[in-house]
Amino acid sequence: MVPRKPYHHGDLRNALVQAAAQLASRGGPEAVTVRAAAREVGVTPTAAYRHFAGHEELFMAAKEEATSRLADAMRARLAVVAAEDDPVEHIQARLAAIGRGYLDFALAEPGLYQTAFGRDAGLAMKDDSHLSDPEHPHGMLMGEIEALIRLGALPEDDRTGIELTAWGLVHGLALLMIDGPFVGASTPEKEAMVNESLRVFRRMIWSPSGRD
Amino acid sequence: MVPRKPYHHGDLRNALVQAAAQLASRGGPEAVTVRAAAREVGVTPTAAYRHFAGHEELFMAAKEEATSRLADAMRARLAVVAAEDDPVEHIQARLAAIGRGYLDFALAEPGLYQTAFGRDAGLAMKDDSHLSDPEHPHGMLMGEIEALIRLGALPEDDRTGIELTAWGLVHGLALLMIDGPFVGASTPEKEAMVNESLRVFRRMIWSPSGRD
DNA sequence: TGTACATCAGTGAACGCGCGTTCACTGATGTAC
DNA sequence: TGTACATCAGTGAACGCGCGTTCACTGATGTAC
Repeated sequence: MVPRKPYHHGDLRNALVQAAAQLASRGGPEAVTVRAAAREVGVTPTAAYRHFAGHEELFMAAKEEATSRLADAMRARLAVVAAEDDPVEHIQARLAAIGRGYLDFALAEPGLYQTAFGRDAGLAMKDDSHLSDPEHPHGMLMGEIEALIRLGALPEDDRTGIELTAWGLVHGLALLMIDGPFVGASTPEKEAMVNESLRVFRRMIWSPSGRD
Repeated sequence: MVPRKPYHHGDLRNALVQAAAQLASRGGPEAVTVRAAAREVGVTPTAAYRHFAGHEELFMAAKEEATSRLADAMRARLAVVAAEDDPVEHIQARLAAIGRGYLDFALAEPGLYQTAFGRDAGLAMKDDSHLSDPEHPHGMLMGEIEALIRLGALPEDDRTGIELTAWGLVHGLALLMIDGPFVGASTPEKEAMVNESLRVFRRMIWSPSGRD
């Protein structure tokens, strides 16, 4: 008979990270505290210090967890992209899908989304290798854009500009709705906003004379 | 001879708002606290409660101040837009100018910029009349877009989509650089990012076949 | 012009809160022999 | 197989901090007569 509350947890680090993610999900980045995570797991705050150097390390772990869930949401949309005869149209559809998945996640999990981005001030991850990791959101975006350039569907010179424009757009749209002037809008209103904006953007970006 | 520290301040409410803005400028929205603002002005925290119901009211005042300074930055760029013979080109230049001014301000005053947006969760200004106030950032954007529609340079159906896309883009770009993955970039790098993105966006939006 | 008094705008001390973090400790685990 | 002991992973109490807010108060101002 296993005691319900053994002295040793066995997987405390992991449990704390999950708790931190749950706190972020409910209350955003500010809600991620050492004490609250420990409380959630049913352990003393001090115990957390066996597994994390301090608050920043726990927070960073929560951030990574959030980022990886965002990537999952993007992959979920990617998984249902229909095959296309035209390879360019196929990648265009993939690009639209990751944008949609990105916004899905931001609207469904605003607390986690805000934890994945922001609150970087000062902390600054020197290690920005994840920016090109194809498992991570930014890497996924870059991958599709790269494919379109290889297919000749986008001009090489615009790589950076398009990357920034696309990412900036979805990021800004997300934040206007979850932590900006449009927080008050209803879910259907927000979905309509996403649709309108993506419709216009999509038409703009694929307009041939936009690339002469 | 006026005593240097009179018992009555005379303009405390105003002084507290300016102090709050300064705190925001230095430390972002989190730095705006009743106690710190009072400290800055050289007055007891309690004194602030003669002029504000509580923290939220002071914060909202700081937010308004920040928003109005953002609008000033946009108007500064607008003031130097050269006259054009072609009215459409003139408004296009005006639109580019307000976008530039917006990003100028975000990069120069990240703390204030973040105070103007965000931290809305829960508070929710019911009163969104400022969204169409031509003195305010969003109203300025709407004004130019409206003018372009009247001139036939943009399709009426795209009003909302273009508004959201333009605003989303500059907002997202700003936040990626001041409180996101690109915080670490140098000022010239950031300026280059803004240039690249705006260049691509400008070409996309004015491409004729994008509006058929 | 002078004065009594209501009102206004501050002070100073204190409250309770949750936070990050540290200290000395103890219970549980596992390894050497 | 049994046991001594080092090591590991927790506990419990406490620290100092800055915050928002409230209380009873006092100094300054201005108005009625």
